Amino acid sequence: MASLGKVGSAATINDVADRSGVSIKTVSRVINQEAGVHPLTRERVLKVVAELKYRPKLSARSLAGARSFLIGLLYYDPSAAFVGDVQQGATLRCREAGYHLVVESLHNDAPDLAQQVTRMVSALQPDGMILTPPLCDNPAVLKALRENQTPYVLLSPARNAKGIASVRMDDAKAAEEITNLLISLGHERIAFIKGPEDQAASGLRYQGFLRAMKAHRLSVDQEFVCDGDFVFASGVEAAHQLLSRRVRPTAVFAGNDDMALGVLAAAQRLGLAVPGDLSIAGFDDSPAASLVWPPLTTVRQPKNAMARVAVEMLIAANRTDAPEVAEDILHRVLPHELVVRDSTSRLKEKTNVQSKRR
Amino acid sequence: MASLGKVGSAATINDVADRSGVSIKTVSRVINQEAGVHPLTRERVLKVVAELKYRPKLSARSLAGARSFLIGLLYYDPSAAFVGDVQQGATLRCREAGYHLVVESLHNDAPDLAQQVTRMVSALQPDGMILTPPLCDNPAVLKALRENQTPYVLLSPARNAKGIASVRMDDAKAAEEITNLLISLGHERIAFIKGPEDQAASGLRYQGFLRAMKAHRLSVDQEFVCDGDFVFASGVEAAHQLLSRRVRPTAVFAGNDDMALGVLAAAQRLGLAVPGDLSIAGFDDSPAASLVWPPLTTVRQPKNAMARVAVEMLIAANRTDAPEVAEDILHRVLPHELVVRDSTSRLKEKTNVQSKRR
DNA sequence: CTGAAAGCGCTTACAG
DNA sequence: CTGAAAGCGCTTACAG
Repeated sequence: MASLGKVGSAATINDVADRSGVSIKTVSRVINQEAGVHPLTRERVLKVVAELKYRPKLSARSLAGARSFLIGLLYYDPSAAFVGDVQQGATLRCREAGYHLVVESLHNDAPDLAQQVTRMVSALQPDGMILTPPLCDNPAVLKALRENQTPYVLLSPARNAKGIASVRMDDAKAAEEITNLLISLGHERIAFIKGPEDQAASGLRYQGFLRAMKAHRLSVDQEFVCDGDFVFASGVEAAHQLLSRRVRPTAVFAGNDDMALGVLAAAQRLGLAVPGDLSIAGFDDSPAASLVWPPLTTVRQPKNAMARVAVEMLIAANRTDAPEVAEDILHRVLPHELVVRDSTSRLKEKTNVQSKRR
Repeated sequence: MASLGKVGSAATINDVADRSGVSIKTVSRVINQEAGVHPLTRERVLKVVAELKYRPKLSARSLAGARSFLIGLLYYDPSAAFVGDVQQGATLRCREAGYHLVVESLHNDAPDLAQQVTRMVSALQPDGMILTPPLCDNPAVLKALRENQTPYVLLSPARNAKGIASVRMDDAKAAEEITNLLISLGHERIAFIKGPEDQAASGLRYQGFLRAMKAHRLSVDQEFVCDGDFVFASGVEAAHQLLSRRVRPTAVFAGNDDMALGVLAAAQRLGLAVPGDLSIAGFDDSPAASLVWPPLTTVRQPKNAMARVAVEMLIAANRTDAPEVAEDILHRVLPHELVVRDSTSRLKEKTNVQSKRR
């Protein structure tokens, strides 16, 4: 066993160099897949690497070189469902590329937020950071990152800024599609529950809803548009308002799943059959969306893929030969997925009497 | 600005030493809070540290010293809800201690699992690893960690092993308490839905249920004990079985929330009022538990606290002056919390006619 | 295609 | 209470 390297301590680049009869520089070249190493030399080195189970230490590479092989993920916990998938995508892509993901949960309103970010990046020297909402819209965080010269990519930011990389889906288009689905099922009296005004997705989803309604020449009764704040309770409240009207909507499109779940609960308590008496659609495909009956029709964000793309952008930007990236490639929009389940169905004929088509 | 250190590049320990007129060794002592530095010297150094915004780089500390200030968290994604809280606790505790959390999502059945773990720890050289179920029960993972001499703590492992640190809650006791709650509400015909056999929690929760029933001299009809596998659909199925019996249970205790949600959905579809006709209790306090109506009575695991304790154990074990830890301190059991919500209520008098008390 | 030297920014082991 | 020297394990910049 002693021939397999020093017992008890892991092999280093020197051990590999000695054993393969080359310099550490050549071992380094092989490890980093640099061109210009004789195939036979490469082969010999790789063989020894395998024998000695040599793994270069990140700390040494990071200290000596320009890369740390660390990507940071910053998030604010309440959006746990969103972060879970993002993290999954990021961690897998990192592994494929030999990188590692360091996560930090930050409070978006913390007074020392900038300092926390600075502390993290100056200690870790990550090759890049990924920011999720609402941190990706927090000027203090972005400023701290810029000052510490750390590249970053924003996931679903409120708006695209010139020169700042972002990855998102098309919220408006997805909302339009959900609305179109409801319309195609015969619904015309479709209610919408908005999200909080300070979140960009709220407005975009509402716009998509309006666009679809308008395209089909369906009127949007303001009594059918409710304010919500993306939490269960606001869905319940909106449902009570909507369902107490003399003329009820036949379908409700909630700006997110949590509110849609609230509508579902309220409807069922009032004795309405879903989707028989009321179709309900949400947005997000949260875990709970398939943990109720009927399971919710909703939109799945490509969170996993968004994170993978973000990791790729950061790794690419860190290569020494990184080309200047064109502005339009800096802002990626990934395809989403409509998830049609049992909370929506074709409108019953009889309730379709008083058409609002104009 | 030039007086605040080299422009464009961060301050190093040399900059601090120069400016405070001491050696880098003394700066190191101050940074590491070692004893035996003159108070005035310490003060002077700290002042310069603040002026220069000096932050020691992890890579250099890690390469030179015995610590990396990195803690790893290994998880298998399907348990996302569990992991979210764990990660939250771990990341916060890490920050307090100047550590950072590196996460990796592993597939429990991956053929190269051990290699993945080895790759991670040999590259990162983390000061410790935290494992969540089911990875904490995976021999291949534990073996890889041992071989790489990386300390680890298991979160809620199936069983305690001598000399291996673990943090958990008392599943059996919590299940007993939930059962006692139902009994105290007048229920006697209480059904239980088990989890999958290969998960330790399943058995423990069932034992707790049995213990409470026995203590109150209530018979456990085997027709009221269903098999499940911790997913929604199995709750639905169990509910259909239970509710099709001539004598129905008045309360159902599901081994976890997802199954309880299934029971809730099934009961409501059958036109039963919850909790009026049927009380339902779950286990886990998953996010969805409060996103339905009625919200679920359940048990909250101290996941956040468990993770904090795990981080503390790892940091403590890494100190050079770390004492030998006694076996009983190696296995920590943290207090849980009963979350009583609206899915459980007092038994209606009339249905209580045929008492099963013996 | 390959290598010798220097150095990244810290801690360790030792000396005083 | 403080410091000079060596070294951690790599990459960089350069030379051949």
